[in-house]
Amino acid sequence: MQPKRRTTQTAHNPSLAHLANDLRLACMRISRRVRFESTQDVAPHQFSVMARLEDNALTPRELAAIECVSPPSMTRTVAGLVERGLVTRTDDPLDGRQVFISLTAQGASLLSETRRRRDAWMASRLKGISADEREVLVKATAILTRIASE
Amino acid sequence: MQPKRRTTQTAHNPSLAHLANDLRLACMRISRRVRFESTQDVAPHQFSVMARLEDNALTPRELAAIECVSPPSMTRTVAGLVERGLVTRTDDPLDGRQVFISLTAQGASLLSETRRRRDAWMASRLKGISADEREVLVKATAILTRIASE
DNA sequence: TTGGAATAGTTAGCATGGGTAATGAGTTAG
DNA sequence: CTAACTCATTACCCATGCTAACTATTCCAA
Repeated sequence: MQPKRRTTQTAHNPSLAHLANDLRLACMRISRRVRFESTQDVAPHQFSVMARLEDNALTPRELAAIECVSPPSMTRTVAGLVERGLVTRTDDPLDGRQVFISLTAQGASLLSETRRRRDAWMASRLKGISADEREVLVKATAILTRIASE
Repeated sequence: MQPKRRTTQTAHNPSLAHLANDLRLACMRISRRVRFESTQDVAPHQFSVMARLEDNALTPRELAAIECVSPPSMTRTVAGLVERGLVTRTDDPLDGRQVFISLTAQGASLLSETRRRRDAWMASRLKGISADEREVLVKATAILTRIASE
């Protein structure tokens, strides 16, 4: 369910301060909508962990560092994912202390399905816009991506 | 603390599907950064409630509906805010069952301070871009705002 | 070689924020 | 005037975050 929105209409004043405010709000609203629309079967923190495991297996410690949570919290998160068959634990043959966590086929499938749904929501919104507007968004996407990674 | 980012570089293919994916990710990353950078003194759910109270007082029930949480959860959230002096309870003189929750001066101040910090982060990012890029973002903001409210 | 320090993961226990069920006070309909 | 309903709250449980403490393993230096 989507929360009610404020009816306030923000002005689009071209000044830097106004652009900052309006653009920030727009991004936050889009982000919020995407999260709401594509209600996953996994909690946000679980989804985030699964996404990190897409390319290569990681240890619980690495996952904890990446996700900015404590190792015990990651232990629990991983335990939940293991229980649901979305990731697996593998002992490190070289270091008996370590464990590798990797996505299962089921986990990879759930991950891509969730992404597909999120993209589908976004794509459905983009269908209604003009070619000019689309061009603007293509350019804006490059700028936003750069800004977000600064 | 900001979580580590994936090093994957997303392509900016102009196809609709790619734009949907890239734009969605860009918005989500901006949103995430804004939330991380402007670490508030209040938890996200508390901040959200305070923002709803900016224009007019609301009852706990209304707040619960708007925020998509159960009434007991809202009771607790409001209790926390009351304890910190950020909102106040006022009995409804017409209906003895109801209570109105409204922002205190301190609450309004904290709210605007948090917004100020968020905008400041966004503005600092926008300072480094060219006039052309800024123009693109102004146009994109209008489109994104429309899309988010559809 | 071996004993202490460091590291990885986990377990134990606590705080907080979500939920449902039940309660008490107040309002409304019949 | 009573019964049903509504609002807020309380009681209690689950999930997820934390720190502290524990076990197992590895590393290092005497």
